[in-house]
Amino acid sequence: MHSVSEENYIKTIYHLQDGKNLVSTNDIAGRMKTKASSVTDMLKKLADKNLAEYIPYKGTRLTQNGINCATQIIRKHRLWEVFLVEKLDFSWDEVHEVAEQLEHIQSRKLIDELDKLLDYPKYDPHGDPIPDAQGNYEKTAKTAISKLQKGQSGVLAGVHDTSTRFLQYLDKHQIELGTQIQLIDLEAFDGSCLIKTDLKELHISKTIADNLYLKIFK
Amino acid sequence: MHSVSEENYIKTIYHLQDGKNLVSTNDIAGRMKTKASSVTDMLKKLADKNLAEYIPYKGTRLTQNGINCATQIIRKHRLWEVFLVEKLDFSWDEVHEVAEQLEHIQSRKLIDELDKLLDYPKYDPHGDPIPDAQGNYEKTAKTAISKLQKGQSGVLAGVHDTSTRFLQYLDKHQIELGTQIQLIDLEAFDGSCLIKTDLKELHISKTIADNLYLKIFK
DNA sequence: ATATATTTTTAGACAAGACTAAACTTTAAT
DNA sequence: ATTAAAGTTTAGTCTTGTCTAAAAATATAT
Repeated sequence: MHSVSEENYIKTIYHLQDGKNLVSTNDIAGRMKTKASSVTDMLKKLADKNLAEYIPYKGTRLTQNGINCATQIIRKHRLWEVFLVEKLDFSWDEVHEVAEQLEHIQSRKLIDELDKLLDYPKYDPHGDPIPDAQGNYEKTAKTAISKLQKGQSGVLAGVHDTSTRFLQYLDKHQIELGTQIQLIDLEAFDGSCLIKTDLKELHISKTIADNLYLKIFK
Repeated sequence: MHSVSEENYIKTIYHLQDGKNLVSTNDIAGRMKTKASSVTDMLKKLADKNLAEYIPYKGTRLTQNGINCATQIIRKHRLWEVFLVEKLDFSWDEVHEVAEQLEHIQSRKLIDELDKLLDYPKYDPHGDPIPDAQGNYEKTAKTAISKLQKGQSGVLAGVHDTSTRFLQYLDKHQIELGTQIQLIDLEAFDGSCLIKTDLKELHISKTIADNLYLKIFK
């Protein structure tokens, strides 16, 4: 099959893709905490293996092949997360690191039997949908924070503005994709909001609230 | 922690050690399907990390450090095997390959919780004892085939004669450490035996029966 | 005891995946 | 439109773990 490293790149590209036409080298490097030059090398390799289309200086996108591969990795990751929480008494914030390792175990039977053991769950402990064996899953709608009702919460699933300035702002406030966010208060006057993460409360402008897309918890 | 490759060497040395004073480079290479030169490189590395003592041209043995590491890997391997058989409906001959992958997952909590989920099993599906969290486990007694009662069966756990000739004989008949063997018939006249593996029946001389040590199933 | 065979180590090469520094493209700004 | 800034790629190096071929050490056989 594919190496662990290849799988991690595929997964990252898949998550960054969403909506966008092409994913940039730098975005991948940023998310994987590696250097752009390493990413370039890997993109060529993924293109050789027909897992991604790579257009130099422009960016990359997964092929159907790559997408299938990504959804299977995500299926495994999320099923293992359910297993850890349901069967091994992990809390929802402890599962990610271990699931990152378990998602690379290669065995079709293992994952299908795990699915059965867990009684075919539809969502992982963070509310993300779990792809079935064919790779199909319910695409959860995403909503800008500025469109939420007071009290609603969800998980950061995307950003509209991808400028360094903005992303650095998020970094500074320890907000990243996957961060759980609740809308505490919405100021009608200027559209600014008070939001709460598991780490702290934060006042953000309408501009920022428009740029943060959440997956809403059911 | 240690790399997957290091862990595999440690595990192999541990299994080959048993009784013997030193494990030879070639034995390790043979069991790991790698070349002796690769083994030499790794032995130096393990010695640097204080996981093994390495005496050039003579052989190697694990330090207490290395032994602790080995028993933890074995604990993980065997617990995962129980999990696969008990919870995921694997049969006992399907588990090894997957457990080889799972044994390298790093998470103390994961393995302790798994142990709890399985209700602290003492043996894996092949009858091998499972070390506890402290690394202690019941050392199963080993018995030469020539000492068995008709009908008893067990798993090949060691050989007395380690000559190439003898080991090549075992290779030829697809018998290796871990092979399941049952004593079908014992000839009183010359001490020769008829034994059965999962692959075939085989008539062996007393000399050979004296040299094959089994772990007996309870 | 010496020659031969076997085992082990060394030396040098390679692939995967990462990095730095320099060169090259593209984008943004005047 | 030209220049500056930002993003991307290339070239060359490094580490881990592997290999082959040759050299060295040990074991075996006459």
